[in-house]
Amino acid sequence: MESTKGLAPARLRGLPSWLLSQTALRAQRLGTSAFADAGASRSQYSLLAALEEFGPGSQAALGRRLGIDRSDMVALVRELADRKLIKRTADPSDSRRNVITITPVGVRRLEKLDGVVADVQDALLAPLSPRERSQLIRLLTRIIDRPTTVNSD
Amino acid sequence: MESTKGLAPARLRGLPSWLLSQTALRAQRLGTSAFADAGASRSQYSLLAALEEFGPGSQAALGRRLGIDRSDMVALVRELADRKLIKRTADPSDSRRNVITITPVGVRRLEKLDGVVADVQDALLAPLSPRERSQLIRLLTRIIDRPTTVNSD
DNA sequence: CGAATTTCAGTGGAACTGAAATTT
DNA sequence: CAAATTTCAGTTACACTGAAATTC
Repeated sequence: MESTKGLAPARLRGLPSWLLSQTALRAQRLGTSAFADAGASRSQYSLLAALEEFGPGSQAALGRRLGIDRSDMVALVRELADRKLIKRTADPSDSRRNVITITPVGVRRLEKLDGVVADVQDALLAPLSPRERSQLIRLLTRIIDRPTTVNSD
Repeated sequence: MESTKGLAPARLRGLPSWLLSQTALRAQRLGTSAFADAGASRSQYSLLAALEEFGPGSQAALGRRLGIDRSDMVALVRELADRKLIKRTADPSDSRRNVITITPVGVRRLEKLDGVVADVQDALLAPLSPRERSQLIRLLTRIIDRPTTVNSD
């Protein structure tokens, strides 16, 4: 044998960017597999959530909200449209656009996936108290809400 | 126009797993580009850090410490060995193994990269006070330090 | 005209899988 | 024999780029 597991080097253990990568990786593994069991994916859930909350919109606008690339939106929309969870119609006021609308089936699907999502959060945040979970959400939100500027430019 | 930017749906904004993915993505973009400017990569930094802190070790043991796949270690080790930042020698006591050792050049390289890393943290955590940064590190460390178990199995 | 939208084709880094060859 | 190590070949999910066709 040679060290059964061992911890990561101190240089990395104290590094926010490294800790974020590791925790996000775990979150993604949990989420991807839980969604896969439910026959869905993380980006599908995101798109359904946006449509349910904000109503119909163009692919480009939805992609902007979700941080999903224009190019990836094409495949995502096609997949969900094939499954009748969303509807794609021409925009009469601007014929460059598709207007994407969530269907009643899509809404039910979304609500079902809410349960999957909740389970994932619980598994991921098991070591944290409710108060600590709120703290974490607050801190991460603060980081997200400001565009990152690099000082050395 | 149709909504210049807009926020993500509430379902996602309050979701730790989503917030972690988004912040980690930003951290990775910052880190990857900063390392690229310095002619390195995040995994290279990780490997050098592990070797400097723990001394020589086999590829498998190092990979375990860093959470890097056995398969990815092969390419990583070859790259750093080609650049003379690490040395790969046969293990006399177990000829299945390579023993990886950091070179003096590698140590200097690592220390140079420490500066790059510090800049990335500052850019990423700009919105947070020193106290909040420590809080974030503490919370993320708590998540990392326990293996995730899924309750629904 | 420039700018925005959708689409396609393809790239690149990263995590991961399966299997072979070797050695313990 | 089973288990560990290194290596190779290939896959998958994901973010992203470049460019075309269309429309505003």
